[in-house]
Amino acid sequence: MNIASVIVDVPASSINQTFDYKIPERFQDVLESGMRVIVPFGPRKIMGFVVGRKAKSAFKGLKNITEVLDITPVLTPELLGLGKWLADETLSLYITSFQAMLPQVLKSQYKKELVKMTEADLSHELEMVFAGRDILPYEEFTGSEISYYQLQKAIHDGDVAVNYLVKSKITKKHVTMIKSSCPMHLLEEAYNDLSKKAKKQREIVAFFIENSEPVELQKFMNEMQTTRSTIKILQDRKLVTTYKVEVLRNPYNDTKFESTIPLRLTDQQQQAITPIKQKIAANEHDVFLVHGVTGSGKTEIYLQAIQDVINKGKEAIVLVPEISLTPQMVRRFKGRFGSNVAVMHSALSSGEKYDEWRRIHRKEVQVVVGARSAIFAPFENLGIIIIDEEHETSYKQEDQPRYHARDVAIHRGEHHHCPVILGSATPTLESYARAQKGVYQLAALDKRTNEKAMPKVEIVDMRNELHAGNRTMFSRSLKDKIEQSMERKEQIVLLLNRRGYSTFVMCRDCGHVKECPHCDIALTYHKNSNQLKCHYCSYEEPMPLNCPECNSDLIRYFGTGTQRVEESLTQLIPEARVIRMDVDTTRRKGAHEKLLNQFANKEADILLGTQMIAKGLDFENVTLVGVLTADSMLHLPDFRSSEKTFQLLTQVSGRAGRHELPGEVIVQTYTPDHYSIELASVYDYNQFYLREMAMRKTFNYPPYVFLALVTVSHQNQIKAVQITQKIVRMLVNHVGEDTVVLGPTPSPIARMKDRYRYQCMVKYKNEPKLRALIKKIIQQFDDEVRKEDLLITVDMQPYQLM
DNA sequence: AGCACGCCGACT
DNA sequence: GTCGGCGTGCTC
Repeated sequence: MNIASVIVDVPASSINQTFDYKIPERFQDVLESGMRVIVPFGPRKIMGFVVGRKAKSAFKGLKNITEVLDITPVLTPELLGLGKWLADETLSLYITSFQAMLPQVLKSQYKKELVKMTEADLSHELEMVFAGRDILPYEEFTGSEISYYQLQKAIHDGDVAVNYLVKSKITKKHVTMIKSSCPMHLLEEAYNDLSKKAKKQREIVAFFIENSEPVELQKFMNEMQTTRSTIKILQDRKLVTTYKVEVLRNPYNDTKFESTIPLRLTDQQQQAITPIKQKIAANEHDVFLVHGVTGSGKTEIYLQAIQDVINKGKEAIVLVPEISLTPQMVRRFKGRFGSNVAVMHSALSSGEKYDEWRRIHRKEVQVVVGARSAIFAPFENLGIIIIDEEHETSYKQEDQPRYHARDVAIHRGEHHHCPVILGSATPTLESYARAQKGVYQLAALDKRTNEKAMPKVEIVDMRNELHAGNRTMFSRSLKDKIEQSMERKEQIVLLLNRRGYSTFVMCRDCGHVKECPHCDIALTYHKNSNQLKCHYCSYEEPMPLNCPECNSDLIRYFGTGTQRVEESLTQLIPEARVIRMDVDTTRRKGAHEKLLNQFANKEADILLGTQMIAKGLDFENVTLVGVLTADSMLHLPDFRSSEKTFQLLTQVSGRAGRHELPGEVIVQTYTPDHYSIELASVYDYNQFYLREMAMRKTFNYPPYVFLALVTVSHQNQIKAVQITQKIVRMLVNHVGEDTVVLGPTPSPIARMKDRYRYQCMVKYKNEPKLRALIKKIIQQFDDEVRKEDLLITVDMQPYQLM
């Protein structure tokens, strides 16, 4: 078994296979599957994952593994298998799949350097760049004006060699410790020898006579009121030593978490948790859909189920959507399970993420709470997987591997024979349909734990406002209610559903709209920099003073960004104190939390924001929620737009009156009779489900069919269409009769970064060979992909049709 | 992907 | 002869 099969870090379809390497003697006892290694690959050295060991290889002339990077495997056998499954399922490369399961810092970086191999002088120019050094970073050569030919000659003559390096991104955090470094009697001797004047030194020596344990140097110096210089003297006299130890960064170290005890469950909660507990006890897999209205106490069910799992010595994964991974959320879990919880969150630095990952890897915790990628936590004894807010679109990864965390969760749940819990107030139609069919177990919680009614929702028809001469974005009713709330010193949350609208720039004279020169999309106006920006390719230009078409100076920005709304709000109600939350004000680390704290401390009356304020926030003083444009999402080219609208309205309504004070919701819309708005206002999920299912059936959309989306992009529009056309034809020829193949259709954003994008959609019910078929078809374009900069991407079960 | 190799054409 | 620009094929 002295040969290792390795998946190598080269993301190309022709390399998507294992390569065999000999295991040198010195690694034979230590090398296991799942470890990262450095291997020679052509002239280079690159990283790879060992996926297996064997005694024989069909390949002649194996090379040796150069280096082993891990002491224990970073991928467990289960994760190796999961990675392979994931790659096959999403039509991704094995290496891409493996990398997605690990923290970013475990990715390797590659460098080249030139080494001078001769004592003699190189050519004049080469000597100039080497500048007396023997080793030259390759970029310095590239940055110089010297011809590659010259270097080639020097390499050929053996005067210069190229060194290929694999660098690690890992940075570890260290603290300096101090301890006594001589036997007790010597310390006591030294203490007596010290002059009476050396007060600090005596104190320190006295401390170490009392205390033989090492202590953290920084804390020690603070407590002793001393500095390095004093320590240095004792160090030189060999009485104490300092040394560094590695510590794991702990992002929540300085936060105190009040510990909580299990709450008494309501009858409904009890009914929901009982079958889950049974499955945990029996070590059986099953999927539960917990359909619970906001405030029905889903989290408490999660917490108590996890407690069972911990008691069995097993582990738990809890997924929460990125934006609701707030300190509030973390507090609930850390409050119950203390330091037994790791948190995986995109706001952590890459070093912090790595350290949280290692706490899992080293089995120092039993619970991980995290966003999508936490589903790959390297636990080996999983007892439960929970996906909160199951309907959230952020569980679908939008780049390779395009996986849905729910599918991965169920796959892992089957492997570990443990239950998977999906929780939501507004489940996806897919999940609810499966629960209806009995594929998932349904648990309904339709009562709030505090027995409070859901806040009353008033729908305001904005067309009537216009007719009545109100041209602002605030209906008279909303304005009145805001003022009343403010008088009562209560707080208000205003949601601007920005998607679909943004501040674009248009000329009032000729109607010209400023578009991105590289994408088919209007540029967005950013007030604080006075710039126009493209949200897809990061193109920027200053806001023009005159229209580039007709030179009119009546060029203005339109649409309703949060900035605009804030302005007109303060115009309308000057005394209102407003906190605005959107991507611009929350970009900085910790800004999100800071703004929410301000609001919680009642430093503002109104919290105005985008989607991000719709979820998970819980402020007791909020009694009014206003949705400014409920229908802005409805008109997007997306078959899920009604579902998303319903979900958003239901969620944001849940923000009002969560505690003692009764809540009220005002929904402004131009389409008041749309069923998603009407039914959300009366909290009728079941009716919505029926209506929407009928819709999906009529138009042949999930959950009645599965989707696969192939997108082709190329600089040349005709080329993009032609290739898509070919793909469509090949698909049509090989799929079953019930399967529909659509296209070529321009992608909703038909041009992005100077590339035209066309797509082909497959709608199918049962097509077991579809993945293999698409794979085969794409392979036929491999040559063009390489040579002509053609791009073909496949998304199995797309969430966004962009 | 990223690299070497080899062929070709342009330039001195 | 000298130099640089692609196209091609390979990587255990």
